[in-house]
Amino acid sequence: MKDNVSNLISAALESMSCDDMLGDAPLPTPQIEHTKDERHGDLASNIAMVLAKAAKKAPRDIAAIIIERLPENTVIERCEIAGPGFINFFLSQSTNLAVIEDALTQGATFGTNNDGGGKPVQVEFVSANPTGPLHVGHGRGAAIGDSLCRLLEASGWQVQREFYYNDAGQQINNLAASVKARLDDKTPDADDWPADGYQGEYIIDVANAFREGATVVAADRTVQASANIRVLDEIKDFAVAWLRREQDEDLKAFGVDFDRYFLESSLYDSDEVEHVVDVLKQHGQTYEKDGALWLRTTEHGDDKDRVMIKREGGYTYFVSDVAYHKNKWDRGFTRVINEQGADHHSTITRVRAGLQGLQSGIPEGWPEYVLHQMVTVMRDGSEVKLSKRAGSYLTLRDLIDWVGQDATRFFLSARAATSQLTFDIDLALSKSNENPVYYIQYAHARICSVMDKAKIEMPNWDVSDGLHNLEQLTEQEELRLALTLSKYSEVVRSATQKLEPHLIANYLKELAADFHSFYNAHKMMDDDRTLATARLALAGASQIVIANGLTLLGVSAPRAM
RNA sequence: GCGCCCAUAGCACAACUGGAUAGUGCACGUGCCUUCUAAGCAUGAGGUUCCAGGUUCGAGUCCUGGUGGGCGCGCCA
Repeated sequence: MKDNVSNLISAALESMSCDDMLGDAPLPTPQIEHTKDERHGDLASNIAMVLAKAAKKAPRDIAAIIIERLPENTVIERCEIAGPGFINFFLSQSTNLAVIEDALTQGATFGTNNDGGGKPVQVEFVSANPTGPLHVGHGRGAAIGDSLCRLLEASGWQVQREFYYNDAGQQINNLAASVKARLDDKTPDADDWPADGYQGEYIIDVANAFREGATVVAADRTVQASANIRVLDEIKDFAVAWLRREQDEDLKAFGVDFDRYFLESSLYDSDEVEHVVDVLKQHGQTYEKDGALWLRTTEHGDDKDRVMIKREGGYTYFVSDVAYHKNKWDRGFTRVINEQGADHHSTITRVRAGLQGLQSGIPEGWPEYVLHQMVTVMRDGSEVKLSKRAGSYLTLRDLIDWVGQDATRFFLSARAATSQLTFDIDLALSKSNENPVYYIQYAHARICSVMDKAKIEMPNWDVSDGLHNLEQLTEQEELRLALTLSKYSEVVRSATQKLEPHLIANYLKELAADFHSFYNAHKMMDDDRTLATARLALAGASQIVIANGLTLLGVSAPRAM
């Protein structure tokens, strides 16, 4: 719809340009926007004001000429010049209602596009360390990351979802030591409890299972506990597998599936970490100081150089991160998006610096990052502190069990990632009818209910019957709903380009509000059956758009509530 | 001290990346169920968009400097 009008304006501009009315500047692409106030028409353009300088004419005069030179068409009913020089477009009724047929015929694919052209994109998200259950912050990453993937898929990208496991390094040693301590019947208040040990109750569960010789099936491996409490490596393998299984189950309960789990340890096994260091050395990106090997990250925008190999040997964590991203690049992913918590933002410069130092043709801005700000959890009017080491904290699983998968996913992805998020447990629990997710789902359920009634009262009725009667839709609530429906495709495209899934949530709230207004103002099963079929077609289109939008957020569209 | 993010109605958030009279939900006031789901609708009140400058036809949006909050600044990950 926007494109149609944009093309018409461009044609008018070309005609003006031929008559040398617009100066030498190149013709701009007309900016078209939806109006906030319906008195301003359906669409508006600021093009006349943009051209004012180059054309050396008053914006309103330019606007008049543009309108005069618009090609013949059936899209625009009339135009007005308004304010400082806006051109307001009032579209024909058939143009505004065309979205109904589009939605009904395209169904689940309505709103999708092929901007991605089938190109591959890899999205890494969650990537929690296997040292404890997933908490609410991971949940936010999971909700945003998975919705990003769904958006990219809806825009024609071929998406791979990947989870990176830090199964090497000090935190894993702490985990093994913690389980070992529990096997030795120590408690966190003991004098010889491991420093930086994990104190949570779940460590006891791991220890008990290990002692009983349990078998754990995780995403890519099966580990049988040896029950030999003296062998730390076996405890480590078992504990990692145990916690990975826990995390996988929580993510499944959240509706999030990964295509690939990538293990940090595999980068050491394959010598990829070592190789990265060698290449950086060859390119003169490193130097030795204080017995350690440093990378010149300051040459790529960092505020200080970073150690790669510690004085007492061993790589620092970011070296394996660089190797991991080199691996992604070598797998052919020219586009990679990392969704992670903002508390890790300092790694961005470091990883990119390491990749640039490899001089292997990786673009400077690669990979892309989506950072989400912290989630604070309120319960009983005070903040619940999240600390893995301290033990008691609110897990993602707790949240799903309490408020449900739909509400949890919606809340965690409905806000801009750049904003901090307060998750109020009491509100989510005690007043669940205030949740916007119910408001949206209710609209969907209402439509389904009316559809069922229509089938009973009109035995041969099909939802597409009304497409022949759309001219019956003239009420304000009907037209506004249709207009909102017609914005959906643009919202999907915009949310994908900006990597902001919360725009979908905002849109769905608006759409649901327009539907509820329509529903209350007019009876769909009108005695005039011609009008009824037209309204049912409008409702059917709304049903499809609500369902498609909720799917992008990983939220269900129930047929009844 | 330095870097990144944020600041909009009492509360929680929008505002299509520079457009017209800044919107929505909750809470508050008043109405609407013998009619398709009242988890809904209608209507009213509520604002110096943190402050001070700047850029231009036009600024919640961009620039500079402040103020307040979050996160980071390790040879931890």
